Amino acid sequence: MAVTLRDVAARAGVSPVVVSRVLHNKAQAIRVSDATAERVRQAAEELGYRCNVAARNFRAQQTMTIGILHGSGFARPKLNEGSRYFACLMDGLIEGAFRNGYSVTLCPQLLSDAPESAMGDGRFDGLVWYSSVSSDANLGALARCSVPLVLIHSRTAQFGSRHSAVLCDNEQGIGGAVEHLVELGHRRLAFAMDVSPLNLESLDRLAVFRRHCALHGIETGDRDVLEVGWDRREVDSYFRGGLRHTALIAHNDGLAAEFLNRAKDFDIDVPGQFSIVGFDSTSFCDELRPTLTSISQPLREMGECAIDFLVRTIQGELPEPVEQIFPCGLDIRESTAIVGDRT
Amino acid sequence: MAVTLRDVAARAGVSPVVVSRVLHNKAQAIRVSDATAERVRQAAEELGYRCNVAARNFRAQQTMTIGILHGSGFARPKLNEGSRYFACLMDGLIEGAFRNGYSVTLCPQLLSDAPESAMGDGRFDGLVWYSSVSSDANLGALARCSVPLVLIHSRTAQFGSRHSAVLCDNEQGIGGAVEHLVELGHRRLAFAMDVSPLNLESLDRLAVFRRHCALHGIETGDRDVLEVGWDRREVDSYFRGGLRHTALIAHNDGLAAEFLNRAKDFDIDVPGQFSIVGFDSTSFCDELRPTLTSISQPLREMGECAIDFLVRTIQGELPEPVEQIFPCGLDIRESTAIVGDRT
DNA sequence: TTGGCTGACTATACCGATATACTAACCGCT
DNA sequence: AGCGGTTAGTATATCGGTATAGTCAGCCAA
Repeated sequence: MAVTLRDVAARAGVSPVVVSRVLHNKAQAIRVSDATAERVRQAAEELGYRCNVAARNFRAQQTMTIGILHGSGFARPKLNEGSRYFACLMDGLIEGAFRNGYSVTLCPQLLSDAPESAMGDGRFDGLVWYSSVSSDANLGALARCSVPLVLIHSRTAQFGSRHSAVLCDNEQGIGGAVEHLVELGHRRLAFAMDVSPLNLESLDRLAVFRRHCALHGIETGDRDVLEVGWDRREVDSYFRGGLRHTALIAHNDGLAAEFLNRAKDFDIDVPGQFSIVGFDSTSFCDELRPTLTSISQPLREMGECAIDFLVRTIQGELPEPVEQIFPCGLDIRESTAIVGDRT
Repeated sequence: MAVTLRDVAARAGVSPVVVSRVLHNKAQAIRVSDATAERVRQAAEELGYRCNVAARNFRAQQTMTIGILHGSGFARPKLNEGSRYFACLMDGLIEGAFRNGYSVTLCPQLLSDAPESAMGDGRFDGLVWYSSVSSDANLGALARCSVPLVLIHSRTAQFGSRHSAVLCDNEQGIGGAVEHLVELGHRRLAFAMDVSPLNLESLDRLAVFRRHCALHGIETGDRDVLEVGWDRREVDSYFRGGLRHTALIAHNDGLAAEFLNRAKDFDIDVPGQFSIVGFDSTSFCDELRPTLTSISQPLREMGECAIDFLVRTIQGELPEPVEQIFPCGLDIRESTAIVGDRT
């Protein structure tokens, strides 16, 4: 059996409370004489005492654990960009959590009834929700959630939800990319997204795309929006149908990479005949040839910010939900060029 | 405050123990009459009772949580393959853990004293160690660990360690790749690895590479082993120095990708002049052009196996440490071809 | 001498679920 | 009636810290 406070107390010849004060409770340690404190510390050292964190947290009615509700597995087949995106975000989440003394548990929503059970079973002090949110089931879960929750990439204020949110500035990101392409002379633009009608972020990006095209006098219809399924078959058929556009913005890097590679297979010159812009600007962009121009978002910082909001909410310092929108950048690499500029 | 067992008990007019039996303890539920059980269930339903998992686990002296000790952040700059590799592994770990009713917490070793504290503070029922292990500090930590621990990709039996391990068959993987290259007529082979003297896995793969080269009468010296640092500068200088080999095996896909892309930048034809084999065969390989031939290992299964070993150890079903070696495959793609075969 | 005060420590209860031991009622059987 | 056995419950202690209240000696001032 493990060494407990009581064991240390017995060896030091004091009561458990004193040991607790000396070893854990900095604030109350002043109420113990130096000599006793030293005896306690020595006894603890000799016995190799380690605080049972589970017991402490239970008493304090907290878990010091944050749950990350994410959509699915990390490494989705053919959706590798999910892992890249998630990796950057996770780095921020973990870093932020550890800095605040919290640890992080992953809750894949697809596994059993993870979200429902995570939200009220006392396992978490708070939750970060990174997933699409517009299904009724999801919204219901969000509404019933009994612990603080912060959303990443999902604004649910419109549904009457009372959770804080961390977002990126699609307006600036997509808008900047459209501007960049227009400056290069492009007038026939397409927008590519995964088929997932419930992903509000995609829909928002699409809306911004359309608006900015309109601003530059470019009309966009249904044929300019390319919805691509799991198996990416649609990318093939798009190119097979003949090149209808001179440039494309994809709503993530993985999708952009698919277009980039398939274009090459169809002997379409990128960027000579066809410019491509991705979204996320993960380091993956540099591993493609041509390297991929991509809209960047500060994923790591966003993750840290989400944790920050969450911790402050848990500690009662954030009575009202807040929203933080992070700026996007545009990392111009080789996959965008002046229209018709065969290199 | 949350609804507790006592609240339900009061409403149903029974003692808390009965409620516990009805709602949680399947085995003892038979000791309760149907009518009472129904009353209890209804009271729980009406009050919206949710079991406090933390309390239950504390009582049972368990946490139902597994800690994953991993080397560093997910998204290491310029080491993106780390995230891909880790993503596949994590999928297996999470899946396996959830299937067994455990949740998974990430413990980046670089953050504070994570490994030391994780090993004895009662937060975890068991640990999975995925990291290089040959530093003294690491070995010391492993030896002192007070909960069951399973190693991935590290065999520490040689250090007198008493932990189970999950490995991949480097012999078969590297050996098969060498064979493949020799069959294609290659006689001048190189092996590329990250600079990390403590990574036993790398050293093992290198040793296997050398042995299999020797088997085919190919001599290998220091100049045939390319050690590449964080910033990958060495890849550049390798090509700048003129092509000394006709084929290269890299100890992971990310490194292979770097060689593949830099070769292109130096106008070296892959695979015409230079064949490249990666390791891991993540879906990333299909996103490169040419697509990357790579040694595959069943990362997901390995993750699940590690959890399986761990859970069985925790439950006392695995008194002795075991070792499972998973077979490697070779996914032949476009980056390897007959020597000098300009396409 | 008494009361008040401080410093250093102890005693007790508690967080919420559950293992364990115990009780009370009832049945059947000799 | 008395005994053993079963059924359906209750009472209590416990996991390991820690909040809270309480104790008690020593000292000083009135």
